[in-house]
Amino acid sequence: MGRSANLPRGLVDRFRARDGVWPDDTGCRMLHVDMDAFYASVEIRERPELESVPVVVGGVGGRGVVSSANYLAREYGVRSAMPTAHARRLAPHAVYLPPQFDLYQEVSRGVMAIFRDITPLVEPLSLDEAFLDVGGALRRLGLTPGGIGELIRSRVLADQGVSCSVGVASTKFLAKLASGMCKPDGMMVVPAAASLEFLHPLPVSALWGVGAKTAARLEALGLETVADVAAMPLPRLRRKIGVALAEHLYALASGVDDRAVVPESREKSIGAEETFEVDVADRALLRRELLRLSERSAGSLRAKGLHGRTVSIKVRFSDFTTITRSRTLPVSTDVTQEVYRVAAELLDTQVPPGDVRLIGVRIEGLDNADSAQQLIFDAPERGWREAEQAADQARSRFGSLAVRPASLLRDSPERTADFEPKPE
DNA sequence: TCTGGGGTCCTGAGCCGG
DNA sequence: TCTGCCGGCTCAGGACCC
Repeated sequence: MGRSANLPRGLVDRFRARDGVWPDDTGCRMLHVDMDAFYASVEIRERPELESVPVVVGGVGGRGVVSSANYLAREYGVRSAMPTAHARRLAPHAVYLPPQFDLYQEVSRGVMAIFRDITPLVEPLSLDEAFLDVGGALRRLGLTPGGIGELIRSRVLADQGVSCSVGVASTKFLAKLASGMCKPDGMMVVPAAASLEFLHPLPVSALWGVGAKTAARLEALGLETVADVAAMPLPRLRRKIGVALAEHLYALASGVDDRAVVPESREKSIGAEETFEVDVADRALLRRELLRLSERSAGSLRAKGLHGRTVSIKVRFSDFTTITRSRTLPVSTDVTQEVYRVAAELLDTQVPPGDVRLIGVRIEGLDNADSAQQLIFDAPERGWREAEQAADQARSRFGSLAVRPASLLRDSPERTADFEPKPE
């Protein structure tokens, strides 16, 4: 987490746990656990000979970016989200590995199981981090929140062979900040009574939701630290940056964050996108890619028992301008051919010609398959759904390449141009 | 340096119906 | 019948997070 790099050193030293000793953790029921350089750490666990070399995990193609870098690689300035080509110039001797998401998912499941063994109130944010509310577990375990943090750190290392950092605080936001500040392999406790003392010296970029653009806007208003945001009258802040953002940032800056840990969260959209190695202007190739992405997206819907109503496509041109176009269907669907039909229509009718760098498909307005409005019985899509469900089953038994749309079997763009799906 | 891929949330414009 | 207002919905774009 790059945000911690700019934070005042004194704070880190004051609140960091050291030699089994940490500040007063009374009332600190929120834990944020963040795995250290997760993908890189998993790769090193699999190949211990990489332990003492810089390791970078990310897209290894010409347009890839860094997903994760171990701390040895970071010493050379390598950061996540940096183009891999740039990383190679900074650390030419590092080991560069393509990501293995299945492996990281498996380790993540093991880590989350450890968390759930401690408390049922676990809210995963991604593969490598989660919030835990340990308020109900204190008595059962006979530990304070800091003790639970240390228990988690030792169990994750012993069971999964990777290290993590833990933030302990009275709110989610403070716990998350704390875990970022004690990385790697550390723990930090922010006493409830010291929340503002901890928070106010931080730069505005430490606030959740403040990226480069918003930080620049705030700085233009003379707001450089979290204390500056908390000191500005809320009505003025609302006028300057909009109601929702102002209220969100003002609350965080004032130490107010009453969000609870929510163990179950439903997805709101599912999609897939792809950046081409070389820009593509050929419409037939673009449609073919849309079919592939429609298959991936709708396949995820079916696997999760979901339907979606709005199909949107995203097109990024060579100059990096990006447009999205969407259409809402009268009834929700999980049928690849239906998603593809809308996506291709949007491409044909609403996207101007040009060199395309990235194309994507996303399905929004999700609903459970059983509660979603069903397609009418005689609709032509019904035949497609049955065919696709059979194909899904074949893929789960024989692998992802076992069954694919005919137009994806060959590299011939001419075929794609002629592709007009018809149910058997 | 030259910018991935998976998402979420917010804002504002336009349209429509009450 | 016309007009204004308001709320809900859809769509597009932008910012942000990991």
